[in-house]
Amino acid sequence: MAKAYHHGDLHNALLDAAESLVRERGAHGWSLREASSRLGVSPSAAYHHFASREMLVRSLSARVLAGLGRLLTDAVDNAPGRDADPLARLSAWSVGYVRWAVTDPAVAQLALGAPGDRPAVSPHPHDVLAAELDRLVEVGHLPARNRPGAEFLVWSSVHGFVMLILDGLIRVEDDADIDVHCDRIARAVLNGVSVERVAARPVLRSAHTERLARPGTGGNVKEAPADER
Amino acid sequence: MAKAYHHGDLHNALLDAAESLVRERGAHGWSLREASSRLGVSPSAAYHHFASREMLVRSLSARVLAGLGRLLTDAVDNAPGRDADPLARLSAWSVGYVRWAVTDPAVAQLALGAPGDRPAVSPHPHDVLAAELDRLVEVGHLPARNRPGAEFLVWSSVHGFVMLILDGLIRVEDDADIDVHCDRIARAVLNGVSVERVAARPVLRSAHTERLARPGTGGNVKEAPADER
DNA sequence: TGTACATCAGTGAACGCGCGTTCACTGATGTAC
DNA sequence: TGTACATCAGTGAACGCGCGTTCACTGATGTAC
Repeated sequence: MAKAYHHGDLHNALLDAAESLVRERGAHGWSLREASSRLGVSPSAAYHHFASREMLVRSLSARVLAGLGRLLTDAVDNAPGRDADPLARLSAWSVGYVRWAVTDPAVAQLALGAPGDRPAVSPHPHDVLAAELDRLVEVGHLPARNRPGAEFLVWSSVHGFVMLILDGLIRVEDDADIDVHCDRIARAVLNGVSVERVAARPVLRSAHTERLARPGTGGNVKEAPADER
Repeated sequence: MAKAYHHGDLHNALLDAAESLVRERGAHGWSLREASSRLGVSPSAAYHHFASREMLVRSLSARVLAGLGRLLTDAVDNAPGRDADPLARLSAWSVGYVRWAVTDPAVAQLALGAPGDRPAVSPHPHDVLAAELDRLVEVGHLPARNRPGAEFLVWSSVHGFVMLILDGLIRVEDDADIDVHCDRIARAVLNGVSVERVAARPVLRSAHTERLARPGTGGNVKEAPADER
């Protein structure tokens, strides 16, 4: 197998190599050639698995986001204090999201910032959060009338905190402060949403949700990248 | 002046050219050579004004952020309903921030995502927001004990909303929805913070604030870029 | 007001580089009969 | 079970490219006397 002419699973191997390179050199500091050569394979071999470098990036992004989705599912299910504290699970989602990003910043930046449509992501972090908000409605902790769109409030807050840190606009002395502040964000936002009265509810959609609604969009990674401009 | 050997203000002209290129080709899709040639100047001329391409990017980022700071100052001072509604100014800050970003997405992405330390930014969007929160404390609309760190809650929420849109993770049908949702964010967060009880207050600092505290850090754009890894 | 001279802000050629992608090809694998 | 053949997944050379940066240089400007 070591020197086999056919690699066996070059598709995933390329994703692995790219992920390592992102980790080592930053979200943008690597090339398709470098990933190939790290696997001992010619650069052109990659084109049997991805239509372009951009498609490799999108695939990697989707894979990483799905990993985050699993991580967050776990985090909410094992949230400390989840029996006594109705917001424990939501807080765990938030803390999980932020901790994931600061632990692996370059990969997070690539995953969250990849341009264009991603292949399917499952479980999607957005859906995990949405489910928690539904749960809060069931438990009676969030008025049903305020539920629509609430996920985008929480997601925005947590995501913004992450991005401000990753982009160096906020400095945090101690990593423990991140957890504390993040918990504060989650609770403040949810309490804020809970006390909302009336107000319009614009319909936002996550790109992921929209993707699901669109028929016939497979995650075909070998199609030419659409011109997004 | 047209064909003068000395350009006169190549420093600012380069920033202008870079800004236009960002607008036309995206935050990353341009080169120092292209900016120079657009001005009819040799690429090497740029090195009399910026130590490297990276320093040009940082300078541009600082300039754009300062522009945003001015825009936001204006926005809060002319917020509609500012006399009747105590949160009108805060909402105007938020809406201004988001609208600015979606109006000029590539430039916003460059300005917000530039790596490394920026030269001085004044007025800094962060400071404009902080002043509004101070004002809310004075007016009695925000308990003083909850004031510390509150700016990071608001900033995170709004910034996250922006980033989710710019990175295509949230889709918005109608631009008017952006304003509405953004207003919702600002109010929810502030109401959430207002009702907070106790809880720890981790000390966060914006990079900008930290920069001010550090002695002797001029905005010297001609020094070699520090190795940030 | 004139002149010598230092400094500033350009030029233009070159260096060295790695990149994404294409192409004609070939070795290995899987399948139908 | 054997064989013909299509298909799959590699190779390796090449294309065409623009990039950031350096260097020795020179024309223009400003200043001291």
